[in-house]
Amino acid sequence: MIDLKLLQKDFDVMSAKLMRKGVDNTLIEALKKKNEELKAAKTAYESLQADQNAMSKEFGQLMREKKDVTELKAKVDANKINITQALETQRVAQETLESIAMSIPNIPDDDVPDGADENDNIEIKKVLTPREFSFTPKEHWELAEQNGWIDFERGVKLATSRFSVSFGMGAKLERALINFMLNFNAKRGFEEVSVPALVNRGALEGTGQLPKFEDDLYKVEGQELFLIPTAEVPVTNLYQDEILAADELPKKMTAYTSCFRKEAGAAGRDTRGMIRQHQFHKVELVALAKPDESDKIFEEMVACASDLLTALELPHRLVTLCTGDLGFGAAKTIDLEVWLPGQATYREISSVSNTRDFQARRAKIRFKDGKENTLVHTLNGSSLAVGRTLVAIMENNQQEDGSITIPEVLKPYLGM
RNA sequence: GGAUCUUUGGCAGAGUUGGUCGAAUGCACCGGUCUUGAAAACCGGCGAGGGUUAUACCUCCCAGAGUUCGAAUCUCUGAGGGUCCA
Repeated sequence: MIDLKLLQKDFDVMSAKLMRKGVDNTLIEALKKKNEELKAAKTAYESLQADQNAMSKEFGQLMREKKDVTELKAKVDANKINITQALETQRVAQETLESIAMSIPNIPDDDVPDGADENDNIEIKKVLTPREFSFTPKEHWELAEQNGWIDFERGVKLATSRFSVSFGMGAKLERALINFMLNFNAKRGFEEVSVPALVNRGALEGTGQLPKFEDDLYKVEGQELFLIPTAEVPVTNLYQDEILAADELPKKMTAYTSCFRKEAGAAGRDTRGMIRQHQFHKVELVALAKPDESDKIFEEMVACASDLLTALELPHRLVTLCTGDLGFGAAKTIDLEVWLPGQATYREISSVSNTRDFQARRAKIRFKDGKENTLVHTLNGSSLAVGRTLVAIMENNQQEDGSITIPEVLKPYLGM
């Protein structure tokens, strides 16, 4: 959630920043107005309540002295009607304000480029040069089927479209990649955690998936539980509603989980292969940091993901997302895109974001900053999407006969 | 699934005939005195959110609803934990 106090104080600056992200100005105006209304309603209610409390105290006094209370009771009763009304006004104002505020995205950092969509993202740099093929490289689904690594039909048989099954070396490679990534991240100071794949509404509100993006989440019938769309949700919310000691920060964590997404808005996109699945494996990085160190941690996380790709000998590039392509909670995001020879294009394989205090404000994650309690900054990034990494290995390491060479760093994990 | 007990500040733990209770006490933590330094001892501070220039003031004792002039304390519902029975 954005900082309403700041909005109130620096309305012009804040609204200009939000408009860069495409937030409608009337919505921002409404938010400011509602915030003022709530303040007024609160003040009114609180002063009535103060009267009530004072009278109650007096009431007790009179009772003890065995004096007559009928007159006071009449006054109190009259006041009560006003309180009930004032409370209702306040409740409505609160609800309206929250429903608007919760649906407003984070403010982009000043150095995030303006832009409408992914075409306006800005490339920062390329790492490793894509290899020259002496033959026409195949797409990964062809290679996957030819090698017997992935079975798309049986995935559909078991569940529905956008599910697949890995066999043999395909399955082993997934496991090897997960272990390799977790170990790699651990060496960079990220502590491994293992978390639930189902979370409640509070957790999803904390990281911003709810209330706005419920359509893309799988919900357990009859329960307020959802399958996680990313490990970012459980890991970030680990410290929900807590006040951390300053010396506990930064908290750097890494977790492997399956992720589940309905892909509601992606009909027709990447229907073939395993680029976009309803269930996929991902190793995630999450960090909680002091505000003044979050930029540094952000760079560390980008470097970690990029170095991981380099270690796997996968050519990739780093891209700064423009305002239009930035996610709901992110103040800044750098995507890592891996080269896919079969498609002859770079495709997203990791996304590292700094949400600043946006999630922390929702999730109430703070730290003791001397005498003050201050919101932490939360950061998250994939390192990496396992399925897409497997795709990249298949396409980049394919030979003319369709066989695939295994990256050196994975061999120890495969008993090779 | 049935019965019963329980849920308080970072932790432990008082507080149930409703009224100076946002809440005793201990530990932890922070500051100070003492000490060459540390420990011990002693003194002081120490829950969160809102509000105010600062006070006042409001809210929060698992969550929600209710009774009452007034609830951490009473009633109901729900959730978590313990014990017993199945």
